[in-house]
Amino acid sequence: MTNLLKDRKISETPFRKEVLAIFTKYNNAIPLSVIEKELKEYNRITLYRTIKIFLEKGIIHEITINGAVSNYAICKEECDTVAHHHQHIHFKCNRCGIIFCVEVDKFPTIILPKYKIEQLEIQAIGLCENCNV
Amino acid sequence: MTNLLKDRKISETPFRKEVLAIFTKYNNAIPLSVIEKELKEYNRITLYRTIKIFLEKGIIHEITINGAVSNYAICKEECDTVAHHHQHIHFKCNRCGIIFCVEVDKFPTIILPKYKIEQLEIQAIGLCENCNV
DNA sequence: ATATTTATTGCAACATTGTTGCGTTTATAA
DNA sequence: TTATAAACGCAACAATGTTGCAATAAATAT
Ligand SMILES: [Mn+2]
Ligand SMILES: [Mn+2]
Ligand SMILES: [Zn+2]
Ligand SMILES: [Zn+2]
Repeated sequence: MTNLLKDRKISETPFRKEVLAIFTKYNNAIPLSVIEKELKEYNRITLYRTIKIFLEKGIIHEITINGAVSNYAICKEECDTVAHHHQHIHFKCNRCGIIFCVEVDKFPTIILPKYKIEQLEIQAIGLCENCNV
Repeated sequence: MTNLLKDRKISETPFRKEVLAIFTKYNNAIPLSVIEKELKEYNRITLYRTIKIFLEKGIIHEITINGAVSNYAICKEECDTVAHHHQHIHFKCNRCGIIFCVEVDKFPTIILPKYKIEQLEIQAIGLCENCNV
């Protein structure tokens, strides 16, 4: 794996590496509360700023599903400073509450006459692999 | 049009009627700030509680698109106290910023092996009818 | 119509979440 | 190693949302 921080031309600080390590450790999206629990000690403001710059630099993406707090996940695709380019869906499990980034074979296309669609974001809610027994 | 408040068995108060009137006046989704501007005078807490009960009773639905504040729109479909049942997509215009509920001919279906999808929420971002010149 | 019951409202107080300016510290580059 | 640029931590603030409770208004039953 390449160095995400150097790639995006932002300073490689101990705190940023720590937060990044948490993201890579999880293979699903996580809310701030999980990051806070994982960090032994941290500064709230620095954490906010870290999330913000990770979002701006295309290191992570934000997932907001109705009612739930924002979740964040590493960008696996080639997102950059300019934009995020995702072709996966966001799945929220009704039982365990976890939000997953799930790849699909054929990402749907929608055509709306008169509208110009530049980006599609698809959220699914139901039961995840683990909970769908 | 039937009486949404009586139908959902909640008290018909002047304030609720006023808020409901604002929702019906707009034919797109609106954030709290728009409601606040439309109301001559109001109590912040009562407004929050009104939005909350409207959501619970299936009178309005919430739309949260990444980055933007929550928007709310009247439920045109038969939503009830139990759940919302929408088959339309949520479109956010990059130029005017307005969020629209847009009906589509064929609402996409997604199949994820192992996952059980109970609900799909589709958000599109681009240029709306008015801005797509 | 009036009284009784039940639900809503408004206030105060608080909780959570996110932001900004600024001096200090740390990382990067010369 | 020094100079420069960026990140950090503190304090202070702003925005957003919640809760208990007494006053008030709406719905319901006389
Ligand atoms: Mn994702
Ligand atoms: Mn809608
Ligand atoms: Zn699950
Ligand atoms: Zn527009």
